[in-house]
Amino acid sequence: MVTILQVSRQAGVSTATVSRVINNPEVVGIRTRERVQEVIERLGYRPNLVARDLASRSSRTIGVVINNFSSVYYGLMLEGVELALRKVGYKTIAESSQATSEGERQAWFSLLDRQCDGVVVHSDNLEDDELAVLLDRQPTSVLLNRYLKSHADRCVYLDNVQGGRLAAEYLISKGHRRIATITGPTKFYQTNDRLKGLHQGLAQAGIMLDPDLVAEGDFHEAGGETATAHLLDTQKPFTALFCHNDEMAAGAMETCRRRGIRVPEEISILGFDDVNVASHLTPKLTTVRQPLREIGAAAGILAHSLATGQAANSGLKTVFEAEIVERATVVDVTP
Amino acid sequence: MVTILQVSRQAGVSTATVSRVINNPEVVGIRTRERVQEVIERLGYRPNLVARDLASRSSRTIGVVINNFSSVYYGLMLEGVELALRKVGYKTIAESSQATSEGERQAWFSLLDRQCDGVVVHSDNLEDDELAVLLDRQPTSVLLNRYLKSHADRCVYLDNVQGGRLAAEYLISKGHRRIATITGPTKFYQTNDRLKGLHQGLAQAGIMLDPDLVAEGDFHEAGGETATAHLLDTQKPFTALFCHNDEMAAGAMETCRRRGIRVPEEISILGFDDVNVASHLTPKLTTVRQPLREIGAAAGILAHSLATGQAANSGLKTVFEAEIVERATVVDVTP
DNA sequence: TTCCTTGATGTAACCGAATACATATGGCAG
DNA sequence: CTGCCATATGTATTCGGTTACATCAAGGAA
Repeated sequence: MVTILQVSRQAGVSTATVSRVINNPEVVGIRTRERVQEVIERLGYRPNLVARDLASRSSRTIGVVINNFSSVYYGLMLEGVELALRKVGYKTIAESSQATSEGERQAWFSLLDRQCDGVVVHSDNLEDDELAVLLDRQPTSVLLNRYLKSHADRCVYLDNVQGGRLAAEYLISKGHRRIATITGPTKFYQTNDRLKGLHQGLAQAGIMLDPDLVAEGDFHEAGGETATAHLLDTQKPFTALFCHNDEMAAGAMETCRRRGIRVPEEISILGFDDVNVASHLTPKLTTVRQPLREIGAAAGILAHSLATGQAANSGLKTVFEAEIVERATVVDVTP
Repeated sequence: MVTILQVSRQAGVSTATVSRVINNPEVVGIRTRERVQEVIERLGYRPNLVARDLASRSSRTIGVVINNFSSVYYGLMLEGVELALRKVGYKTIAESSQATSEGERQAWFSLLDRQCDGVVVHSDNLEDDELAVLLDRQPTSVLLNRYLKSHADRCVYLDNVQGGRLAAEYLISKGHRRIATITGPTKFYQTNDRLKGLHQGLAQAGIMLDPDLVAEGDFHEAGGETATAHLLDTQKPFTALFCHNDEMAAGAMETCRRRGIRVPEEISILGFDDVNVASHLTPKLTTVRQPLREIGAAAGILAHSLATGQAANSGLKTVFEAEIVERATVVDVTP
């Protein structure tokens, strides 16, 4: 491997000068600069980032902790972070947590051990208290799609209450009155927020959510299937089913199909997220879209500005709104 | 940040000893070892990986270059690499190439600059020649899902010829004789291999592939739609359509739906890959499954053993076979 | 001419660890 | 009691860069 020392010798200058032509070209005399650049080129020299990071105490990279790499939900957010940071000359490095609290902790620390200038953490499993402590200790870490009231300025997230309300308003506008819902696990704050928004939206129209029409799912297709079966088995009638994510909506549709219930003729189904499965289902799923790429990008930029100590978050948008993507699974039932 | 020096002072030993209790505990006396460990614990010391990597000239991490993070195809392979390496105590760091040759080059080098011990590269866009040169220079880099005959032992991939043949044999076994296909871009060797396999399989049954029934797609849904429209417009009859990936199959189904052609009653459709869209389509897509996680895992392990100079690839499986996943889009048309 | 300023470059310390080599200690054989 | 060896620990260098500070030459003002 060719090092800065070899370049400096070939060019007849000190290593400091070589370092300067790389990082601060304008302070080097034009003649030497060109000579050094020529040598760099000729030798194919590439700075060793490990050494650079150590010496400069900065890695110009932001770490990202996500559950896993194989689901589009996380993939989109990660992509958002990476593309945004690339534009400001920063790198991204991601680690998966396998959706466990221990995994989240380890990934986070491991990223810090690597001297990431900041880290974007998606955590479903750590408690608020622990997150608060960690955020206090790590002033350049930010939370992705999670809201912590004690550290609101360090969170970038979707307004889930608004999302839930939007779902309610939309279904009501289509004439639905008897609405069922399949939530995520109740330990997730998203679940509670979406539910809260749903209640709010229904209340505006003077509708109460029947507790028997609320089923808990697991954010996976299988959970959607069984929860739907459960709802159907209560024998309480409903015309619309709001699922807290698209995968569970897919499960719901599957259960309906098995039982010979036509969607959307007999039951309208509304999803959440708008990941690719939504548009592949038949009929195509109407859903509440979450701008995942944008959320990721904002989180990346926030971490970056904290790391570089830039003008405090200069009006960066950190809370995002959901929007309805109309496809084919919700119909108007107004008499 | 607490450094090894502070730990050593607190424990009244040299930094060398602290380093030993971390990396080579057994050579340290039991009394000092425990004392040092206690201090490490108390101070919450964590070794700076950047410094460690520099000093040890090894990062215990393998880099991965993939097109992007938002598609399941790459996500699964990446996940395979990461989980496999985790088991052997190695870390994974991924970079996206945005599917351009320049991006692939940059990501690859960037990973090398970070002192990755090895790198797993998925490249669609670099030429064979350049790849060969790079592989020669980087003895611990391996190719993911690409085959380079000059460096066969550095490639981990699906046998696409077998996959194509399997598709043919399966369709033939279901009584199909007039078969159409939508390929990926012809510049990809996968396309040519799958096509070659398809020809072979058909030839075995004495069937010739009609050139008019071969359309080029782009591996995306939109390309599948237009290619299907094109095939239909030729007016040449066919009973089965083999798409080179699931997304194009989704597009094909969409076009059929629009034109009122029933799948599978009028046309059977066979996909390739078996990513999640396959099971969400209606009817569910019968497809040729590619074991993406396993392929990723094998590539990670191969890079790892090259990096650690382990017993040359000790019988590691590097070429994988495709298999049929029967769902609902292919029917038997035997008279 | 002299002194000062400015710009270009070099010197050397430092980042935080790993490790080859040197040294000290203790036990045991003779 | 010596001498030798094994074990435990310390010393000092090194990894490949960055950067504060020193140095030097040239140009301009007085």
